[in-house]
Amino acid sequence: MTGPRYHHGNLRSALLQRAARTVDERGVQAISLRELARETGVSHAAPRRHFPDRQALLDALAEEGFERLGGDLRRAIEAAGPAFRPRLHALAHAYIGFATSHPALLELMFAGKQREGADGVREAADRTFSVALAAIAEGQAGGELPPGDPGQVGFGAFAMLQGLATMAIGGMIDSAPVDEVVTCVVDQLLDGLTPR
Amino acid sequence: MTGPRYHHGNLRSALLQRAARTVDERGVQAISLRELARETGVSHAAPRRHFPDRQALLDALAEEGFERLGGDLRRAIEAAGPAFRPRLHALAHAYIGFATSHPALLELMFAGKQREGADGVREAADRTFSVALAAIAEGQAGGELPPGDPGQVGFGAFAMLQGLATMAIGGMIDSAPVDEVVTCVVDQLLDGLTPR
DNA sequence: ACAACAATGATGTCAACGACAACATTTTCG
DNA sequence: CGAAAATGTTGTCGTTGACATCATTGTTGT
Repeated sequence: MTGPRYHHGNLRSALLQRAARTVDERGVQAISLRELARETGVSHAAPRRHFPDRQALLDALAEEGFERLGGDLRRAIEAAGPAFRPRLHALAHAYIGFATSHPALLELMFAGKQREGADGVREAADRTFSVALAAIAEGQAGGELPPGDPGQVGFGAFAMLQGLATMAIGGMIDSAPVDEVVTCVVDQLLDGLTPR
Repeated sequence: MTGPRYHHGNLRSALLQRAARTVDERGVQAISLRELARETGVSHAAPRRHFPDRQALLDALAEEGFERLGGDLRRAIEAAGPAFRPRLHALAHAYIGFATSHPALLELMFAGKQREGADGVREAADRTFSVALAAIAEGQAGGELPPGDPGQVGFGAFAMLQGLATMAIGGMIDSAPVDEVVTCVVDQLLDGLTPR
């Protein structure tokens, strides 16, 4: 007979994986430590060994989200070839793609990022954003963007991207062609920013 | 002796007011129907007469938020005089001002807007956004923005605004001068969009 | 005036949850 | 091998949202 099975092996990963699915499917508020424990086949207090409280699990989830997003961005940029404009388009589409695929997770990521004490989340976020900032700096070096603090210049661009993501998630972009709108807006922005 | 006081008078408003304060001070997740009832001096089930469940209260809060935001935007635009550029700057600053003053409420507003079944919230949101769209259309009529679907052109602008708000809330705009960054970014956008 | 009736609040109850303490088993390591 | 650290389990507590039922007050038709 199989009594209680101590030492699950990698309960932490199992919980995170299940939680990530739940967030995507039913939103952050649907995350319950007890339900997670049930679904993973462990006792209701087992998750406590890995996450002191519910918030700790959410933070871990957010951190993982930033890692995945960062990977997506990196891969998209690399796959886009050497020219600047295609690279920026790829960056934008990758970001919007992530946002629309995991809206609840993205919300969780931003929420976690700004709460004090969540150092891991903040660092993961910084690592992710550095990918985008590097792309901006690249454009400046190539003379396709006005020089200056990449942060300063990147702000407008990134703000627009983030805003587009919010609007895409919120269904404010009518019908389907989110991708077209993104392409169009990015071009608009680049045209405006290109030195003349 | 004062027994139970039936018929509070305007319990609904009282609950909403208290809830709005709690959201601003401690975030959406801190909203508890029972605590709200206690603070308002009423039994734990009384709120149920006015809000069938917790979500209904949050929706009402979101709707009220959109009304207030709409008012802020309208007033700011009117106070800015007739010229287009100052009006857009006023719009932007009013929006960012609301966002930084009530970050949790704004998050709640957007969350409610996109959940199906929340018709009231959606309508309130539409009324609010129509204020911004009207400003864009105004710019097009005056030839200061490229013509076309105001939605199309306004998208970039509004997305940027929304993104800036997110970043301001998230503390991504270092130190204080959020207002300066907003001014700068709006000018950048307008320069890029102005027909030449 | 007064008897339905609607509106609104109070009480009581239940299941689920997060948090915590105390205990059990397995793994690791000196 | 044996102590100690890791990791799960069981049991409990206070809080919460939701619901059913009852009590009081306001309103309305006659």
